[in-house]
Amino acid sequence: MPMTCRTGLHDRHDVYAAQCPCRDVLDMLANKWSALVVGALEDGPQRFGALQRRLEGVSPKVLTQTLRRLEDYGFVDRTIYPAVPLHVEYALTDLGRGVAGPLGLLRSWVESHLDEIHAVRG
Amino acid sequence: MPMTCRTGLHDRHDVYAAQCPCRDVLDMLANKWSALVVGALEDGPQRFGALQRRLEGVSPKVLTQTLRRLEDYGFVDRTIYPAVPLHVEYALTDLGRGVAGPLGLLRSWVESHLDEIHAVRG
DNA sequence: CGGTATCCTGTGCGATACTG
DNA sequence: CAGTATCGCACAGGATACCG
Repeated sequence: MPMTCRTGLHDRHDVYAAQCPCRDVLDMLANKWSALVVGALEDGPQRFGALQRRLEGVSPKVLTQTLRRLEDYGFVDRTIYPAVPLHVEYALTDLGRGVAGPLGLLRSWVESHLDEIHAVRG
Repeated sequence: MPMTCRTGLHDRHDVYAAQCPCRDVLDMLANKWSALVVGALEDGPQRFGALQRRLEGVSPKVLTQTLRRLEDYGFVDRTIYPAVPLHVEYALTDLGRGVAGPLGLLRSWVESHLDEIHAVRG
């Protein structure tokens, strides 16, 4: 169980350290759709189609990629209900609910400061 | 001055709307280095070389790209002090200090939950 | 010191068509 | 319904060398 990022120099993790696994996590979240998917799932478990409609413009391929990645890192759970037609639900894990906080703050900061940003850019 | 994202349906912006400029801002922040640069500049104005050392593993080209993009969106100011050798400083704008909050929370959430994430992934 | 220039690779992302 | 298959482009990102 890794406790440090750079062979005993730190007790805690450091995203600024090249070798710290933190980087992978941050990189994983740093893409066009992850923050939006996590935010959408805060409303409760969602089906693939619902997510696709919510995240306007996302293609099925990319949505699948994003969900799989979030699943790999333990942020999202995928549950299959055997039925016809097929029923699959995506839900946040505890970890997912945890990261949803910071991500939500970021999303709402952007929304509430867009006019200001727009003004600066001309 | 744009107040809505989708022709009058909302009074505020919505990152889930495909056409909302919010998306651009979120996308701009969603890359490998932006959050790290903003965080590094929270300590005060920094020179190019200092940033490069702080962000372990970043190449000069990519650091320049990241800084220019942040400058374009009004998060970072670039100041040249005419001297030999050349002296250039990067600093957060008010907007930059604003977004530094949410970004910092995200960084520290990742750092403090890495062990948990690592445990889930096996 | 603070970058540019150049080249290269990977892959994120998108569109579309198709399938169990 | 919930994806997969395939194709293609654009660009992020990295390595290295060089310049004012």
